[in-house]
Amino acid sequence: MAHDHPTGLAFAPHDHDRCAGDAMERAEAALALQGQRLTPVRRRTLQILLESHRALGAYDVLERLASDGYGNQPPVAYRALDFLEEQGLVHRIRRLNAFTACMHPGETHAPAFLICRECHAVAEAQATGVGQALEAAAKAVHFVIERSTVEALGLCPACVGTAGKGGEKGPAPVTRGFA
Amino acid sequence: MAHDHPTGLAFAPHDHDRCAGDAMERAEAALALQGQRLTPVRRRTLQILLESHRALGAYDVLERLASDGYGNQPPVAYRALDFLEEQGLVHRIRRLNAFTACMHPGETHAPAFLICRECHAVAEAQATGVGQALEAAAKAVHFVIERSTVEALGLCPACVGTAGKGGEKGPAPVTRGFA
DNA sequence: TGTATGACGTTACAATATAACATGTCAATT
DNA sequence: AATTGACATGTTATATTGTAACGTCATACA
Repeated sequence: MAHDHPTGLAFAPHDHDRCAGDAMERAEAALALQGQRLTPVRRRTLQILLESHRALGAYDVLERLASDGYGNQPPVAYRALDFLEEQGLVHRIRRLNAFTACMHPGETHAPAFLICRECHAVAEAQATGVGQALEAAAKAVHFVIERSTVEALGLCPACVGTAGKGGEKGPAPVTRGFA
Repeated sequence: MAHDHPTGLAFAPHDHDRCAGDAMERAEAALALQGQRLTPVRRRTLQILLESHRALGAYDVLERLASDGYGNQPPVAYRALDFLEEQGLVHRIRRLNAFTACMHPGETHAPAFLICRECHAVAEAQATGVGQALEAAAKAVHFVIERSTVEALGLCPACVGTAGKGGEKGPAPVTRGFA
């Protein structure tokens, strides 16, 4: 693999331009393999999500798309997001009714997410063990898993000191401009 | 503990009247311990959810409540459901935007759910291992988990033979009348 | 008896998501 | 070049899910 993308990257300082650029490159590669097209709306949608390690609501994405000259009706955003999710390039964060870019597309994975309730950063965790444990529990009752959702809400390392229970604003998540 | 409620119970034939009755009794006990009140709307809401091992949307619950003579505006259902969830008597199934009764209230647990996409049964799984694995992954990046969501979508034992991909209706989930 | 608290009811609205159909684009074929 | 088919996009309209805010009522307790 070209680069290393450790778990919890969203919580640590890093060269985000490169981080996002890599993800975009690999997304393109993954789509090419599947014979799928990364059209302008889709590409821009992915770019928007890659700008930060956060989850954005469909309407947030839509607003950005509209201001870039794309359509400004909900289906425009939902279609791009749904497509990207099907292709494994975007994950839906159900607790937030929101979407976040996949940090290691191409690789098969049943992702787990760590969501900071203070700064709203979202990290895609290395959680093979979680998937295995869930699979084992399912097997025990003869249930066949097709898709799984694993999300943890709490405090990221940067916010755990700063935020007692909710009051002062915590630090912003690690992210820099994209372009 | 009074009775045994194994994982995957929702998928197996069982004495559901007793299953639901037990859950209600334990819910009452748990609330009493906390000095919280099980008012008529709340009790009825829990009863409705206990009628089947499925998840019901807030508006489904509301409809039932209204036909029983309670208020018929969304906040009536949401308030009862939110209260019951806070007390750990009801769980929110985020994948379905729906709610299901807790099968072992009182005990601390970070529940995992197995959701059949065919018959829509929802089983609350014994998944201590899942919680531990998730906790370990979080610890590795110094993330502090406060609440977690673990849901698997797939096919229950009864539907796994019947349903190839989606077509003919699968069997109904194991459930009988409540009252 | 007054007063505080919490539960319930209602109005009104916000936020999220989808159905259905029209238009456009592009490439493969004729 | 014209035709066709597949798929992406744009738009209208509406469905579904969830909350804010305020008034009323009952209970419990000073």
